Amino acid sequence: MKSNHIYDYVERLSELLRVDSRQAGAEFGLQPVQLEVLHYLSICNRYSDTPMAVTEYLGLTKGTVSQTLKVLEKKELLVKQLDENDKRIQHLRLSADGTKLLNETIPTAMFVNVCKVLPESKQSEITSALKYLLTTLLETNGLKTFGICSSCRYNIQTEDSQYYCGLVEQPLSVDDTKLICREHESKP
Amino acid sequence: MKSNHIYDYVERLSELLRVDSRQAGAEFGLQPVQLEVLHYLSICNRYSDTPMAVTEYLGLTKGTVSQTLKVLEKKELLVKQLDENDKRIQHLRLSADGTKLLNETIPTAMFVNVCKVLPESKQSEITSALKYLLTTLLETNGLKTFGICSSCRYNIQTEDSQYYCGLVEQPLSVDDTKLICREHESKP
DNA sequence: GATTGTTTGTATCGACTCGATACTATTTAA
DNA sequence: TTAAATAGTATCGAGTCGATACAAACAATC
Repeated sequence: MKSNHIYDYVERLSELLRVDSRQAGAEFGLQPVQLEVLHYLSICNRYSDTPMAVTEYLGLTKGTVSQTLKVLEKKELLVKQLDENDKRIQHLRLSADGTKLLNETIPTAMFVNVCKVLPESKQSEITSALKYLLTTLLETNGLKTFGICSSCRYNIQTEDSQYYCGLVEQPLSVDDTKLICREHESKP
Repeated sequence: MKSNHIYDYVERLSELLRVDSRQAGAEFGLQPVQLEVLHYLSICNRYSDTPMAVTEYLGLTKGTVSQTLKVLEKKELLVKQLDENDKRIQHLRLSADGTKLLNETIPTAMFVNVCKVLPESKQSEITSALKYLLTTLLETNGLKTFGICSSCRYNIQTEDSQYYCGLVEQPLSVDDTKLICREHESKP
């Protein structure tokens, strides 16, 4: 039994986040997972706002996700919209209420508090360590990265310095490239 | 809506840990929380191995913890033992099976893999960033630290360089001081 | 075009989590 | 000695989650 401090700290942080997240959601009658879904929908691009993408991102089964989405739709926190080209696909969009709720709850109180106290330099130090850990974790274990377009191998810049995705073969706006994508693959 | 990258990364790590932990436990018919309880019991000291301490550590209600413990006891992964002085208190101890199971499952595969790849220097860099974040998080939000004795204000060294806890007024072995305690308070 | 297989999403069931509430037993304080 | 606090258990209901089965739309092949 080798002790693994990285594991220990991540587990502890995770436990604290769960508690905080449960409390944050409780005000609105939401469970931690439901908040996570809303959060994901607020940062994913238009090719990744489907139930299947949520399923992959959260590592649940599509049945479980389907139920969660039903609850969120009934609470009018998100809207479903059929894809024009592929009628199997539902696009999920946060409603105004959903966005408002999200802004009030995420990041949770604990993390807001901690960032008030931490000096900028410490914050960026921690951020880059976390980023490095996460990236390595995903790569080492062969998991989807769900990164943003600007770091993706499919993302190219055309002559007129516009962004373009070589996978879906569509132009991208600057805002587009800041959102996460289920097809993301790191640059080699 | 201010973006908070520290929150984002911790949330993501937390989601990945949940998935990995669920898979690790599934082999033995255990839920993530149940593994967390076993893990806690393997690193806490003899003043912190009670249901109430588990309750505080995991941030659940005592009712919930009581049920979880019942399951683990039925599976013979832990044993309960009445306190000699205070008959309300149950001490929880991992059984041999429990320890074995824990060693096989924690740290989970993902973290074992990542540590094989990361160079020592990177590991300690990440570890110290995580530690700093966790400590600040706990302090800022007025939460119990559950630290180890050697970093506790109650821990003193007697003339003959033995460790001694000023709170419970008991001597401590060297091994004792490496375990986490529910009464832990950071040195000023 | 019909057939087969794949993908997306839903529906249902059972095991389990978790909080809330109510309860017992023991210890401590007044 | 009585009242309050503390440790723990029991029970209930809402919700998570995986497994399974299913329908609908798309894709590939003949």
